[in-house]
Amino acid sequence: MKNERVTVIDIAKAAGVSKSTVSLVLQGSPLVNDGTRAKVTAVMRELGYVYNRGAANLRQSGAKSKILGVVVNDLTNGFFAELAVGVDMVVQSAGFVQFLSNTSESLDRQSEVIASMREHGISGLILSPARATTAADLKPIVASGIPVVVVVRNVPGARVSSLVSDNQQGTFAGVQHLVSLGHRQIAFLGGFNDTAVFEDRLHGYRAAIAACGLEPADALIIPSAPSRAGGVDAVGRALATDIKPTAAVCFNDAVAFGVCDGLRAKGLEPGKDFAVVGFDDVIEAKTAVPALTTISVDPQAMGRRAAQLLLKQINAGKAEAESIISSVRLVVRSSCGATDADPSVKVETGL
Amino acid sequence: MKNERVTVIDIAKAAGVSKSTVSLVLQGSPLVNDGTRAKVTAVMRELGYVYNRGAANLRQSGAKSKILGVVVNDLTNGFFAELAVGVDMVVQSAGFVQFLSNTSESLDRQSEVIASMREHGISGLILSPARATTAADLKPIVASGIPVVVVVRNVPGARVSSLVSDNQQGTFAGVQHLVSLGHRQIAFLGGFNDTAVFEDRLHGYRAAIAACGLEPADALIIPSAPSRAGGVDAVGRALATDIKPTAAVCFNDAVAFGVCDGLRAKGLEPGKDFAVVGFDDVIEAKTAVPALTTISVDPQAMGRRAAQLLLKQINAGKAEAESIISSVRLVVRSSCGATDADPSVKVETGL
DNA sequence: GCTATTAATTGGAACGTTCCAATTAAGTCA
DNA sequence: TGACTTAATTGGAACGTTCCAATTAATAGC
Repeated sequence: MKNERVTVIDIAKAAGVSKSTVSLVLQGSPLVNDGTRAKVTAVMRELGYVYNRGAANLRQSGAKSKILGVVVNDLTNGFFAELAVGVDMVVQSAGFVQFLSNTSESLDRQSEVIASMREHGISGLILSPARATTAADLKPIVASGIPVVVVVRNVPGARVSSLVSDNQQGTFAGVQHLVSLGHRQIAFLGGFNDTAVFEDRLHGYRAAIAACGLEPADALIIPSAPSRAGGVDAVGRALATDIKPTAAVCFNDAVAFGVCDGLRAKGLEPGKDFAVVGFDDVIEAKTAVPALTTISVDPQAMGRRAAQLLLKQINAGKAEAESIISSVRLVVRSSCGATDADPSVKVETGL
Repeated sequence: MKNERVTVIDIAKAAGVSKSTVSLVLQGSPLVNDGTRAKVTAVMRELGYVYNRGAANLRQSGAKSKILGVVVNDLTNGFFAELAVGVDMVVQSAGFVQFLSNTSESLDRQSEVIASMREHGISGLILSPARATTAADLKPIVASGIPVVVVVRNVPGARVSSLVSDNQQGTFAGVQHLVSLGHRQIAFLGGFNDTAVFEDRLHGYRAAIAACGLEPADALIIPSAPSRAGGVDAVGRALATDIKPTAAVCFNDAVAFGVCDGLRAKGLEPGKDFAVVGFDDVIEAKTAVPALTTISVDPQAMGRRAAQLLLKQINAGKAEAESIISSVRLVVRSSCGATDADPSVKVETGL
């Protein structure tokens, strides 16, 4: 019956050794004779043995799986796909496998996937929280001692490590740059206004408006879904205001791409008729036309960093929660209309 | 010690019942008195009990986890993110959780993540294979009886269910449409030429070129990475040929977006100066400017269908491998230059 | 050949949970 | 009150693997 699970008992019988010897081979123990090891290994291959991690974890002292959970709030945003790719680069070489789950901004779904991951004994969790996630939502996993790293969106009050970008500095630098290009009516487009990331990025925008002596205008702050479609929507509304902005700092790159789409739909050329600055520096920012001026978070680097932080905690057994604010960089490309700007010139804004 | 695992023994002691009663409560058995059930449930909540799925699977007859593995070859392509979202819609309501892993086209990584998923006892697998995957690579999991559904890329000879789009019909219809708009020099851009999907889509392209009495030109078949950046590259090379194509059917939407980018970079306007047809109909196809004419696969619908097919097999215990060729539709929008085309008119090309 | 040491292998119990037969408790009826 | 039936709970063994002390095998030295 090919569907019956092959166990160490089956391997032991077929190889003419004890189950304990099979276990030693599985553990790569030096206590096994090479000939015996080769025989057992061959039998495992022949019989198609598949390790039962759940059984092993039961007996193994301090056992943990080689799985790291990664939970993101919106997988259709390329930023999170790239974040996951960055995580994979680091965890792979540490012998871990990433299991990625998407919550589509649902708190219920988030709880469900985290619970399922815990049932299976994940060694750690990287979480980009769904909207409205509070410290209370994270309390059970925190109490369990499983290392958690929160990325992108902070969860105030949660005793977990966090890695977020320097949102305020980023939008501050974006506005400053647009002002240096001569813009005076600058919009802030996109983002769900009930998230900490939105507040931070808006705060930096406002601070720069004030620091540059410009008149703040609430009509130029237009929230929308943080997606490409949301960007089309937001720029349409911005252009319908009496103020007539000539430039915008966008909540993220997806919104910025949508803003460029929305401008073209109105016969305007992004970069020439309207200056666009994004936030993230996803892969497509460089290849888009016009190439996107953006605040570079570099999602893959962020993923790598989050993974390193998590592995550090796993290896330390238990560590103090660390809060890291990842520096960001203004990357000047064509979309802001800096036609004589050298795209390779990068203005450092962080540490 | 808050990090010690809470077990059914601990719950039993704290609730003043036996471990068997705790187990019955966990199983939702009707054999337990309501008062006892409430007491045990309360103690579980207080002590933060987390089920040990690995232990349960050990004893439980025919036990399988509530996890479905989903393995994709390129998560940075929005198509796969949407596929995963579609899978989630279906598996969620069936009480399953999707664990998604990305192989970045690596066969080694693919084997590793599949092995890890099997260790943890997945109930089924949806796989978009990495390049060069053969039936031999799938033989072990097939032999184990775990239900597998291969999507997007077929693996000839593998005795698994598959769900692929009607690639030949799709590109055939795309070329026909461009011919009906008056184009005679039509390129085929993008895709890795060592994949079955590429062969199918190219075959449809060639068949339509022949059926419309056009002169085939190998110089107009330009493979590239199936990404946006690959599209920029491919259209650059197409425009550098002596033939000077006026239109292209693209391997997928990501390539098509890149082709539009590449046209703009050369001062050409997609839809007006050059007709572009994509393949997939990802979310962004509709909102892009120009809105993308494309062969609609609808990745979310595909994900839903794959999940339904997999759940059907799981619930049937064992089923015959099914091969489904999902019909595709030509969706005419602006990128092909059909300026008087009504975007809501959809030309049905499938069953 | 005998003794001591090292190498290799083994048997039994543990891990958390489930299952099932056995036991106990509760309710009903005469 | 006792007998019978139903409801509720329980104890022990099983599941696949690991760990560790015990046992066996092999080797070296005299």
